[in-house]
This record gives sequence, C-alpha cells and structure tokens, in this order.
Amino acid sequence: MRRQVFRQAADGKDLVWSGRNPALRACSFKGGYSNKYIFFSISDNLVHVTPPSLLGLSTYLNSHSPSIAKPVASRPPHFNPHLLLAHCRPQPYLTVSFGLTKCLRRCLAVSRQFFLYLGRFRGRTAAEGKPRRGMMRRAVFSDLQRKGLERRFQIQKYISKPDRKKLAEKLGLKDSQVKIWFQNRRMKWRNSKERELLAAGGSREQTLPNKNNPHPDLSDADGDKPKLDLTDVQDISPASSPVDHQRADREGAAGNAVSCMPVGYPIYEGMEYDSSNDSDEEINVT
DNA sequence: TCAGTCAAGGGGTTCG
DNA sequence: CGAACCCCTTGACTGA
Repeated sequence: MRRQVFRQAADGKDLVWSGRNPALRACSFKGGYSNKYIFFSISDNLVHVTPPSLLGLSTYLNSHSPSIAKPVASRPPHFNPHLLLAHCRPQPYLTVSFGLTKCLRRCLAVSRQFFLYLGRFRGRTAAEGKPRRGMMRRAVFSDLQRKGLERRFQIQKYISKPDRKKLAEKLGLKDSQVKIWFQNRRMKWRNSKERELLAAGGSREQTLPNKNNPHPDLSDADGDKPKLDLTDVQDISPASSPVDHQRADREGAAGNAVSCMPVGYPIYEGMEYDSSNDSDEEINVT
C-alpha cells in the first residue's frame, strides 16, 4: 500500500505537501522526491511516479485521487526536460533541476512515457467532481494498456475476476475498466466474426456461449490476430469460457497460474531496473 | 470538418 | 440481490 504524500486542502482544489521530510515541507513548491517516489502537482493534477515504473502514476491516481485527474488524450510533444518544465507553467513554485541523481536520472530514462502521461493527465480538478451526463470524459488507454488487454483477449475472450483484478492492477486500470473493455472487445470481435460466419453460411450465435454449447468456437481467424506487437507484455493464463470464468471466481485467485511482475517493476521493452541504485538523495529545488 | 473509433452509460436478462 | 452478461447508444477523441 502506497502511503499518501499529498492531501487536499480545504478548498478541495489545492494539493499540498504532507510528507515527513521537513526540508521538503518547508519549501514553497508543491512537489518532492525520495528514493521511492517523485511527485508534484501540475495544473492542480497530482503527478506521482514510482520510478522506474510509471504504472505508479495511474495506480496512485486511481486509488487515492480518482476525481483529480482522468486520462485525457492529447498529443504530447517529444520529450524534452525543458519542455517538461515549460509544461508545468504557470506553476512557478515547481522547478526541478535535472541531471542530478541516479534515481532522478533513471526517472528521466523513462520520461518519454512519463511525459506522455503528463500530456494525458490534464483536466479536471477534484472540485469539478463526477462528470455530468453530456460532459463525459472518455479515457484513452495507452498503447501499453491496450497491448496488455489485447494480448489477454487473444487468449481469453472472458476474463475471470481474479485475473481481471491482477490485469487491472498491472496495467494501472480500474477493475471496471478492464471489465468494460472486455465487454466492448467481445462485441467488436463478435461483429467481425459475424461477418465472417455469415459469409461462410454460419450465424452470430456460434460465438455466444449457451447450455448446448458452453464452449463456442472462440478461435480467431487469421484476420483477427493482434495487430499490435505484444511481445513485451507478459502474463497469460489458460483460456477460459464463461463457465470456467465463473468457476475461477468461486475458487478465487488460488491456483491461478498468472505470473505477476512485482509492483512497480518496469514492463517497458528494453528497460532495466537495479534497485541497488536507489538512494535517498533529495531533489534540487529552487 | 466529418466519419470512424471506442470507453462508458444504461436497460434488460441470466445466474448463483 | 448483486454481479456479469449482451446490446444499443452516447459523446469524446482521432485521423484523414
């Protein structure tokens, strides 16, 4: 469980430092950095990253401040630390000196993705609350999240509850988002399958599970193979039908052969993480 | 600008 | 009764 390092001020908008480091607390900026976290606020959106994995950001936001920021698609500029700082304006209280510590350098090593997150996590503050109908914010999942979801879908058209929870945690999504994604993905898949089956003289019902056929042919045609490169996403458990998935629900996570990466471990291609490099160096803040 | 995509909303149904 | 499903719709976002 991650400790909460920010709290919301009484006005419901501001985010203030509430960490234990008095040196950091005394500063007039709204951010900090330790051997475990880098965090600060940008345009009222709390940014919290557990280096070297950026999954901490969305996990933290979802678990602690779900109303503060939602993913908003945008086209972030190519990563540049100076652009990053420029992006923080008008936030004069936040100035981070780059190129300092091993930990921060490692942060920056993954900052291309980080900046992508910055670009996506703009928008609503807690004060705005739940979006009203007509103001719906549609999340745009990252390529990595889609890869993870898509790869699992190629194996399992129906995901069990424990698997869903694990996948959601690993991808930094909410459990319900994974559930809805699979729901929507099955519809998309069924619609494409329907066209194939109709062309071959079959019917859509062949893709739906029922009492007579609890295991419908869920195999994919060649044209339904994933178009994304999924080689960098791990963790696949055996395929299951809805019947299997309900049994898995009853049996819980035990016996599930999913191999989970440790929380916070990087899953980006080509990235390496050496925990021995962690330190308690303080960020240079002016 | 506009058609297509897709996450999410919501109604209805099934099941344990 | 709650959870999960299917199906249709909505509307934010994207790319041509």
